[in-house]
Amino acid sequence: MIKTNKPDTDMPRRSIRRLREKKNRYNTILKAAEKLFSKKGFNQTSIEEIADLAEVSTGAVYFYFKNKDDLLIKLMHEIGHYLRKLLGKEFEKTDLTLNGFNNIPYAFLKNFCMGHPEKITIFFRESVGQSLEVEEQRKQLFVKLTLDIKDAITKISKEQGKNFISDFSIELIAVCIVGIYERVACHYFLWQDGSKNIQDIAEETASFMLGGINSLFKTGL
Amino acid sequence: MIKTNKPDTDMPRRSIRRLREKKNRYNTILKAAEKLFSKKGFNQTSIEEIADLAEVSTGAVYFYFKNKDDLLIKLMHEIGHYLRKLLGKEFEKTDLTLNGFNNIPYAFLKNFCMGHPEKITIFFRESVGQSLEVEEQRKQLFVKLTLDIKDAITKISKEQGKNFISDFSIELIAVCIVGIYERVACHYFLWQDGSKNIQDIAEETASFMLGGINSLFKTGL
Amino acid sequence: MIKTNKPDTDMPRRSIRRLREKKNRYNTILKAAEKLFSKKGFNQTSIEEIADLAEVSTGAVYFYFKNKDDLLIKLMHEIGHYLRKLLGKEFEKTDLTLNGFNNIPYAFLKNFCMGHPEKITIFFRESVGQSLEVEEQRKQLFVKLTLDIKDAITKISKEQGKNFISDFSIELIAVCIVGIYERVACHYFLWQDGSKNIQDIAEETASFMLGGINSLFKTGL
Amino acid sequence: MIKTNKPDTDMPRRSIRRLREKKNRYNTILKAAEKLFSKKGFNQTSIEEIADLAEVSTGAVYFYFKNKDDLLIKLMHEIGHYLRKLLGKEFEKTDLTLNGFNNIPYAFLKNFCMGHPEKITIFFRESVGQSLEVEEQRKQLFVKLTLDIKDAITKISKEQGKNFISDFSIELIAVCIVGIYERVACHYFLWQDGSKNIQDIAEETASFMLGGINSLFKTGL
DNA sequence: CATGAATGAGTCTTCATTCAT
DNA sequence: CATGAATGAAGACTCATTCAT
Repeated sequence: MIKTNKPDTDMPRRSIRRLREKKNRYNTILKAAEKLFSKKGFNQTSIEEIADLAEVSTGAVYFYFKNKDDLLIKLMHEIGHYLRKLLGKEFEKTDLTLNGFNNIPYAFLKNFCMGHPEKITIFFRESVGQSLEVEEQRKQLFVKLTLDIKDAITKISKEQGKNFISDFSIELIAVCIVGIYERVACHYFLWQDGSKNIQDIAEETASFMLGGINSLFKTGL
Repeated sequence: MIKTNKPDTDMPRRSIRRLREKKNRYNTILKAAEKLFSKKGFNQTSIEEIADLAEVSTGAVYFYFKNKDDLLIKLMHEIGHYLRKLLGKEFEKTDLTLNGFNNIPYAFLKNFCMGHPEKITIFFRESVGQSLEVEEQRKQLFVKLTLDIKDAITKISKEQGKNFISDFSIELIAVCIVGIYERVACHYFLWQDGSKNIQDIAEETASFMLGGINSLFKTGL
Repeated sequence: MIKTNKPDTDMPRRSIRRLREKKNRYNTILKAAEKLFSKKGFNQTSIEEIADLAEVSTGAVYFYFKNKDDLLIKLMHEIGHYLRKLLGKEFEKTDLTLNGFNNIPYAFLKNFCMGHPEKITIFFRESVGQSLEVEEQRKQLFVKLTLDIKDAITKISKEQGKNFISDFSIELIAVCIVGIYERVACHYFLWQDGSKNIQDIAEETASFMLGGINSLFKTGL
Repeated sequence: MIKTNKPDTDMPRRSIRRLREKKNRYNTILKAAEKLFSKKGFNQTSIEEIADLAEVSTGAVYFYFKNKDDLLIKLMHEIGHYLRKLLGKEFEKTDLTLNGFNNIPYAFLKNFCMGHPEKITIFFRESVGQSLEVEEQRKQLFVKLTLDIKDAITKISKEQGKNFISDFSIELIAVCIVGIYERVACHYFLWQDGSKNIQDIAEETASFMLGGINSLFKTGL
């Protein structure tokens, strides 16, 4: 990962500029890759095409990224990070009521799926079924995402003073929720044109999730 | 028919055997592909390896399958068909109560995921992010699967005399359920070693799904 | 080459029929090859396609023809034979005057080029630039054609009591005439649509040839 | 144009050398292809062989040429260009008399056929009967060649104040002449060993052509 | 740092030909 | 004789990656 060093005062100007340009190049290349991977598919995109679109040489791509897989991995991480932050931020807005939970799916659909079709393409399609390395990174990302959700559910349940029917429940809930997000995104944004009413999908998705969670609470007798 | 030597039917023995061998070859190749695709990944498997494992020539592979993609598509369809039949059969065993719905996830985990790890690998991983043709077929398969579930939910809701809060609900439920199946399979069988207690996962998954469905029923006022 | 035996009286009927069918098959296959070679090109046509069009098995093609080249060679010979016969017949109609020579080009254009576009395609294009064997046969055919023309010119010159400026002249004339036929055919029937007035082309071509021949006569001083 | 291409000032030496090497590589590969195509035939030559002879990798071949056909097309064009220039130069030496026309065939035989047997092989044999693209380019080349000759004949006829019997005559003459060149080259240099006295062939060929042309002049009444 | 020419292993795919039935 | 499944060698082409300049 390229370091995001803030320009220290004792750093010569040239170095600063070079650093900024470096950062720029890195991002330019990554954006080009994102565009092409989502448009043509990872396997159908060549390094040369990426270099062309980014207006750099193929060698430059290899200066900033270890190899083609690395490009995909970096993208995945970026997207994963973005998604986790988005969901996390949305969660913090809630009042830790299950009801407050309601608008997270909306944010997911509106800000993530709708706003960034390339991202869902890469995150849910192009990064699947590639090399071992990519798969491993993908797994770790999903695990983190699942943990985030686990934490959120835990917080809520604590706040609500409720317990789950088993220690395992929370994890399972998180896994289910991730699955729902994934398939809803694919179904309505990759396979359909995303023209369905987002509000509707979000509401019912939230209901479904809540219903699911509730059903795993230990009935308080 | 001119030939008089009918052993049992009007089909000569030779033809029968040849037909069987043909069917065998086709399946032998398909099984070899399944094994390798799931073990090494689609992209990392060469036609030659498949031919070797199936003990045929590369040409034979191309006699039975249009190309490499075709091999994957045929596998996908076979697996998809198998899964739909399995779920369908399990659904028919239920008493159309939501509770009867309970053991379907178990069947999925036990008979599909546990019994056929290669199948989930191909269905949920290796067939993703490949060519346009593969993606199209995959989509159609998932749409069928979703429709199956929609039908099932519809039947149950009718039997129960309940209505959903919107016309759209049933589809959304189906999409969510598919997503849950997918991610649970990946999470516990591709990424973990499948050693978790299946019974537990199945039960809670079923609970989650039921809770989700229930929460989209129109409250009966 | 399949023998064209006439049915001897002592030949069993079955054999006769078989012979006729054999001859038929041979021709059916050859016609299929002619059609496809001229339409798609020799290299772009597979034996299977020929077999399909002829409604026989690929094995049958190999029963009647040694290999793919053989098919082309047989076609070349057939076409060459046809052309030589056509030109020969036309020559015999002349009064051995150079003027009588006039309508041969017309016959070539009308009956050969116009009537059989597939034949010129194969004879002047598809049979060129293939294997050594094909090239050798093609050469021999052209040599024969050239000899035919040499003979014709010789006859005429004798009849007219004229001599050529060198012993070599007649051959050269023949070579030139063959070249003219070839290129005129290609130019107006392969590369253009053959819509130019045949009569015109024929007349001027004849004039050109005659002028050429005349100019190689020893001036009678 | 920004570059003031002074040979050494603003162009770094490295660039110059690289440019020369690039040009060299391109030509080395092209020469290797020419050699092999003419010796073994286009279809019988593999890219690997070309690369080996040129002492480059197969990839390098594809860096400089789109594909195998492209190699042939580039060769054809080079040869066609060479031939047209040769004939053009020879024509300019004439005094626009028909007699001056005499030594063009000699130049063709001596400098083109005799000096470059590989070129006639490729131009008149190996480039025939290949793909559609090759055929199209070949056609265009021959059309240009025919036009060159048309122009030449036109000039001469104007200079001589003679008219042809029809507007179409000039084109036909050009077509015939091209045909003669082609077949003479094939006959005496591809099919025979080129040992015939070139002088003789040239003279009589010229005579034949002139006779042909003359016979299409309108008789001056 | 940047370039982009060069590499060459890797793969899919084709198809003429054969031969057991 | 006819069939058509099976062979397997052959070859075009791609492209991630490297490295001299």
